[in-house]
Amino acid sequence: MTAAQDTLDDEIRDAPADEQIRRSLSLVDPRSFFLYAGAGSGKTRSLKDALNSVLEEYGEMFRRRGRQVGVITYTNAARDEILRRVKHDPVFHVATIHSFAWTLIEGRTIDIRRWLAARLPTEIAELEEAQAKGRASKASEERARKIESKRARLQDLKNINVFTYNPTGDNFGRDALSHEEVISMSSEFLTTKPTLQKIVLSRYPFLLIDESQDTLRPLMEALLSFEETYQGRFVLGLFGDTMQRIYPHGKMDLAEAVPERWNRPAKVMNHRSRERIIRLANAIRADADGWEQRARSDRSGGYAFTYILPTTTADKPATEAKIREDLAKRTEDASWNDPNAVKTLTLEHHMAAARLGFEAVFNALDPVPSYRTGFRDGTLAPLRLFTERVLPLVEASRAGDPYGVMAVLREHSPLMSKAALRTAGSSTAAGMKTVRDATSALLKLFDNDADPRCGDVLSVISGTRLFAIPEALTEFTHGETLGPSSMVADDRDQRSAAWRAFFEAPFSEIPTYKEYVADRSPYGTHQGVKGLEFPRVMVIADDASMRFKGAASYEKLLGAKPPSDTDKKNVRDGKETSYDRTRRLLYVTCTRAEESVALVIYSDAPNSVSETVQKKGWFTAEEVITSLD
DNA sequence: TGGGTCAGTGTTTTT
DNA sequence: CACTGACCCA
Repeated sequence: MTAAQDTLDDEIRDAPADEQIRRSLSLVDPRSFFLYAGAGSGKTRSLKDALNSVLEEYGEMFRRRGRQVGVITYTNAARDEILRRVKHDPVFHVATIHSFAWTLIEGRTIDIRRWLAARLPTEIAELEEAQAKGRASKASEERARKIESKRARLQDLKNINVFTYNPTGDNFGRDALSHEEVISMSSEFLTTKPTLQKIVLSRYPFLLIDESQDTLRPLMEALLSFEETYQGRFVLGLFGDTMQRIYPHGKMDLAEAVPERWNRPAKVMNHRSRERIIRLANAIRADADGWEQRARSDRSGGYAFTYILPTTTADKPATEAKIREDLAKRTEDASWNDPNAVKTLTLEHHMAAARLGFEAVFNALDPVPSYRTGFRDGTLAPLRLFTERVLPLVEASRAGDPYGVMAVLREHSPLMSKAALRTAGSSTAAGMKTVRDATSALLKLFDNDADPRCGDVLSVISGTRLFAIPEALTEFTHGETLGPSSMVADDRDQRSAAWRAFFEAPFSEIPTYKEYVADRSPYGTHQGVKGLEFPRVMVIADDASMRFKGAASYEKLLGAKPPSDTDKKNVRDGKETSYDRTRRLLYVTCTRAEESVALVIYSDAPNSVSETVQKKGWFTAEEVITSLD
């Protein structure tokens, strides 16, 4: 047998699974299916192939009758990727879970109103009960506010003609629905409203769900029940991997909930990773469901190492730099020396912030609940003054690009408006001098590679009016005091404190922050990299610096800490344990790697961890490194 | 004042 | 899920 023949065998080994999916997607003999496929098995390719086969078979007819293939993804990134692969053909309705759920209920004003009218009183009653039991705290203030807002919403219900779905926290109007409401409502309507069912049935004869293990439980259950009702007239196709369920809201034991009559195609190949990495993934998975993947014959080799260090390690980022150097030698891959060529995965954003170097900005703004979403996706309006105006200006100037500087000014500076240029002096030339002076005053802060504080930057801008000052920041630019801090730490005070802390942060944190939120940094969270792949992956397991302890515990999974009472109780009750959750996270992260993977563990009991990972057969003695000398 | 109890707090993603 | 801290009672 030749190598070329082996590779060909690998290519076609899982062809029967794709063929079974193709046959399932039939209007003559429709069969729902659940695809068993682990990491790197080409799930997205199977999905794309399935879509193309539907296009070939039914494309013309679907278009004529206004039918579509529904494809539900979990993230926007996944939706974009699928749209790209099917060339945006409108016969496919590709949408995130939330957006798809919204299309089911959008415009059904009367139903929505009735649903809210039935639900709001219950919610209010529950909140009042909690309020009666609870004590004075941030939570009770929040509850009081919620009760008030829900009452007002209930009162206003009859006046709302159009409900909207844009929960932006800040200006959450009475006509706006929350994420949770949209999901609950669409799930309920889908199971109880025959008219909606008829519409879905005739519009989406085939509904495919990517990452079905993470699809929100209510919607998943509604779809399963819908499929049960209309079996033989509708195909529900689930793509996913139960081992890669990383959100608590996904349906537990999805595989067991799938009826016997469904097709269950299975893929065993992993086309992404080298053999050593797949062997690690199989070993991690052994304690869960024992499902095993196979490497391609042309993907042998690869590296897996674990660095087990004490929790007390002083400078973790520096230690990790040393680890990268060490890995460059061990794997004979110099790219490990280049931090940008390595993807480092942390569990929480603040760990990435600390390593990338925007901790001051992060610690200032992330704690404010109403800012958090905008802060994390880079759309927080006041911050855009720094990321979208000042930063491009400074960068263009540093690059010696006067046209770039002008472009930023022309687009964003109010001093460049026709009106401003006229009134600044008798001539346009005088107006332009104002702009030049304002610009150099700002750029002067950055002379000789200086690193001003964000507050200094704001002062100069407010003095020169080079850019408009965002509403939220104006109170800090007039030199007026905010009055005595009130007894209750209200939202306003929290925001003020947040901005004050932000003003102390060095401006040099702005570019790294911007890079991170644009997903262009070498760091990511465990959750954010689902479905992605990288040549070199470094996984950081650091329980001690985790803020949300319940999310995972590497110390417990790796035998450095005994199970808690809750763990024992969960095992007794057959419920999910922190071991299960941590194992799945570890599986998801390690399987992102194509060539080599390094698991960096900070532990209180390094010796126990070292023993555990070898005993479990995850790493050999040579692959366990406990000191960097 | 010490011990026991329980509410509150924190994390990820979604328009 | 694990921990903190407020509160109650002895």
